Amino acid sequence: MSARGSNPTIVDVAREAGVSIKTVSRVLNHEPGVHESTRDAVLKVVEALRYRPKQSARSLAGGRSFLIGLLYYDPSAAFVGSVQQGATVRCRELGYHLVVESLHNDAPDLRQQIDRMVMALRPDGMILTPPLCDNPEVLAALRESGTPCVLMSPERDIHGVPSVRIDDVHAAEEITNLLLSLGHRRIAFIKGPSDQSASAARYEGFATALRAHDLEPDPELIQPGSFTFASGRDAAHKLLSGRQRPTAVFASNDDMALGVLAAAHRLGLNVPNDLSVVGFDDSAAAALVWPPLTTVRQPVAEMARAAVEMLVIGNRADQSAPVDERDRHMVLAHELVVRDSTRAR
Amino acid sequence: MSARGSNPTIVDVAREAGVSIKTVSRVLNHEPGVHESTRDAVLKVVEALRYRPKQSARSLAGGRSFLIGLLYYDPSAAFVGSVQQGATVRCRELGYHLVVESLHNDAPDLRQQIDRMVMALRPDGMILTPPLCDNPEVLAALRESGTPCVLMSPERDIHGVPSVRIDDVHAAEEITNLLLSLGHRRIAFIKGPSDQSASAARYEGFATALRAHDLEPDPELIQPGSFTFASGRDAAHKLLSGRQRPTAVFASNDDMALGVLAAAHRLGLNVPNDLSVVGFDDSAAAALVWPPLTTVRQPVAEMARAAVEMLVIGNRADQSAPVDERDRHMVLAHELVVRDSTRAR
DNA sequence: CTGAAAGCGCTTACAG
DNA sequence: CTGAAAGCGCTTACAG
Repeated sequence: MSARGSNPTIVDVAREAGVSIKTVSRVLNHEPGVHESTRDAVLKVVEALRYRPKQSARSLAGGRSFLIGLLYYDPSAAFVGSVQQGATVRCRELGYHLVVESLHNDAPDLRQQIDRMVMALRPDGMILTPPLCDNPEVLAALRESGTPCVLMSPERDIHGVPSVRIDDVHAAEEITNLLLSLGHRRIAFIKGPSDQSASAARYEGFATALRAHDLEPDPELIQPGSFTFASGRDAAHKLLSGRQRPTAVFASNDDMALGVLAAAHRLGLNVPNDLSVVGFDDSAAAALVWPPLTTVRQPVAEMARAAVEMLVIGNRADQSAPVDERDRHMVLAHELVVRDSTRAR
Repeated sequence: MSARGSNPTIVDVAREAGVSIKTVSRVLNHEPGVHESTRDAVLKVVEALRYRPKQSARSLAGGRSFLIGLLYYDPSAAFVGSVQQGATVRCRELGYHLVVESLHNDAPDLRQQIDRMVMALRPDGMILTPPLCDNPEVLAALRESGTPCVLMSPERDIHGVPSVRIDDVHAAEEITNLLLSLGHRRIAFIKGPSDQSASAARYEGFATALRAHDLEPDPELIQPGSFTFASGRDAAHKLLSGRQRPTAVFASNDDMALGVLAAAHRLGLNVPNDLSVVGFDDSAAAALVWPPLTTVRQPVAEMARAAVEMLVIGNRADQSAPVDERDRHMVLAHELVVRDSTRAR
């Protein structure tokens, strides 16, 4: 019984229940048109035998793999961890499984790696995280293979390709407004890398908020960054040792904001008394550092759940039914998380 | 050509190469006994058609799924992220794929969730991370299903079940020795949760090092913790507001050490001048906080690679060949990472 | 060194 | 509401 490989098959269930395997299949797939008593009888046997349909057989016969792929680049990023968590849970609820693949955005054999995964596994859908979701090569490979995709926070929406995001522009505007409302006027901004879409969006929100207060972004207070701790620290070092120090710094992600905290600390500046600092992401570390960081929380797990649903439902749905393009692009609500790294000046 | 589902099959390759499908299969599986010219011809067609065998068909016919499962509990833990990274890379190199599943260690339907995954996917092997690798229910479910497992840093080795770990006792001893060599004598210790095996091992190493210096662990300087930031902060608060403050704190993981840093900061204590702090894990945050944390690095990615290899090679190997029990339990080398949170007193 | 046949465990048309 | 047949795309014995 418990030996490897000797598991019950659909034939065993059918025999035991006194029906054909087709009927067992119907019950298992929740197909309509099965008498309730028949259904109950089958289910009882399924339970007794602890029968579970074998995925490889279903996949081979039915053309669906019940596998969702998650493609990501930086495994240490808090964003990816939350995406994965949300996605595995929703997959389990829907009877799917999550296969993960870590890819380098600039790997020479990127195309091949994707082809290999797609052709071997035939996942029913693929979730792409930044910056892979903005990589034309990746998108082309997936499109050609016919694999349905959902893009998480892509740079720009692509017609016909579903996406889930928050409104980065608005969120950045809001957190800038928070600083402005605290009386800050000399607000520095540390940008993200130009190959990540969120970078431009967050800067845009920052600039918009300033202009609404009749302020212009000061070029001397704008520094480039690359979403890493070190780049944030270095940018902050420049900003804080300049002639006219800013009273607040908006680092466009949390990792860089942590770098700002470290630089301030080293320069003997007290946060938030001498300097207010805000980040973006609400990473795990944001709540753990001292002082805890004011930031923007993306509902990443919820975004991932939504992505899985779009893939699975879209797979089930009547393909002929036209989908409203607007329904393909979801924008979920973000949340301002005000902690102790900001203070009125 | 590029439409979904119209991919080439082994029959197409065989026809094009002028051989039987069996020969194509032999070439693809690196089976011996194929003439070189035949092999080359087949490979050429495979390349031209961009043929990849379909996993579900291989799995159904051959009984191997080319899937490795990763079971984990806390997705935010740095440990899990590194395990996953190391495992996906090695899987790809070996032609396997990684399926991830997040489980609650105390979920009432844990058994069912595992059964579902195992019966549906039939993974060729499973990697278990703490605390799941110490959960008898999990181990029993997997044993009964006949799924080969590798335990990552389990509490204790189980005969016949491969494991990979570092020597927690030794590592804790070494980092304690570092503090002792810096002149610290009043060293506090914050324990991990009792359901995680590393907790006891690290404490043992700590106590052993003290005793080697003719010191006895002082009960007043030993605090319980749960491997979380908050528990470390609270434990440190008690330790540091006591009558006789310790001059150093050994938090048995990094998350708790970050809590110690926060507590010290709040109490106006300068680390490392007033207090030395060490952690364990070398989490991503350990290098990012101020001051950067002295800690122990586990070669987690390497451990994960080794785990994948044991699973894949073990699967291939001649089952009749007896495996030396000692070869089943790998102990990889850790590394002391000395940063700025420690100073001589 | 190579191949024809059977079969893995399901689902998809197609009947009734 | 239910079933018998065919087939998904491979690998495993078994021959030669």
